Amino acid sequence: MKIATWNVNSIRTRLDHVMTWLTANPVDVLCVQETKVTDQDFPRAALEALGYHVYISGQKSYNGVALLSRNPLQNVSAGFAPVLGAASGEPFDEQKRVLSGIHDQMLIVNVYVPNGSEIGSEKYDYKLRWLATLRDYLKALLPLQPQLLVCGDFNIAPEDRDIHDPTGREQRIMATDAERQALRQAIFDLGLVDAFRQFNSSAGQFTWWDYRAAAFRRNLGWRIDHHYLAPALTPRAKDCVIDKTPRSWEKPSDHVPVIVELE
DNA sequence: ATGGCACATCCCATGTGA
Repeated sequence: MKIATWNVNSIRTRLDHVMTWLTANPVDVLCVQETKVTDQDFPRAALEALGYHVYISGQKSYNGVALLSRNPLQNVSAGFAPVLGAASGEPFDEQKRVLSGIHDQMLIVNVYVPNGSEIGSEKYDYKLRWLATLRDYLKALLPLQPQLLVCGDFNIAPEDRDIHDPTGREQRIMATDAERQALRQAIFDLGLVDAFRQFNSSAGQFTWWDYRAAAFRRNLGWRIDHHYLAPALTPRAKDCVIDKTPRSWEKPSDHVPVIVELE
């Protein structure tokens, strides 16, 4: 089976791209981030007509996540609160960034990690606190659902080989030591592994390129979209690839899909 | 050193992204 993650930067603006890509790449589940639309205005019918069950957690203008699945998902759940309780979860659930569901015994958690804006800003602090909450959430889930896949836009490049130029990484978001430590505590310390790095150890493998300065043409990118596999799933991993194709289409998202294949 | 581009919005400028 194949599961993909893709930050589409507005599902309404990118609907044609998503439809075209899914037709050519009929993955079992597509985890979408930055839908930027209320649930009421989500283009559900078009995706259902393609043969996908549609699960959404959105809001106006910003954030928003969706799960598109060929088969129905079980126990679909939005936000942290269903696992962590209202006191810990609800403050973070105003921003729609987490959506999970069970597909054939496997719990798929789709996340859109906050961007962080600038080092030292309130948003940067929010990003670090959000990741600490993600850690608590996953730590609680893992014993209940050992077959756990966490994927999405993490807005963090885990290592220097995941950035076209790591110079000055402490001065800007996405690769500071503090962000990497928060990622380590939320993901790696729980025993989860980076699916992509099971199959590809090269530098220069990116999932996001800035719209500006012809970054894609010059391959000035970052690898910030990830699939993380719990120990029970790692033996099933057969491949994990980045599909750069949609980044060259007309009016693309700045991110591209990442696909993991499990047996 | 800076800016560059794109998206959504009660706006034609601003907030946000990364």
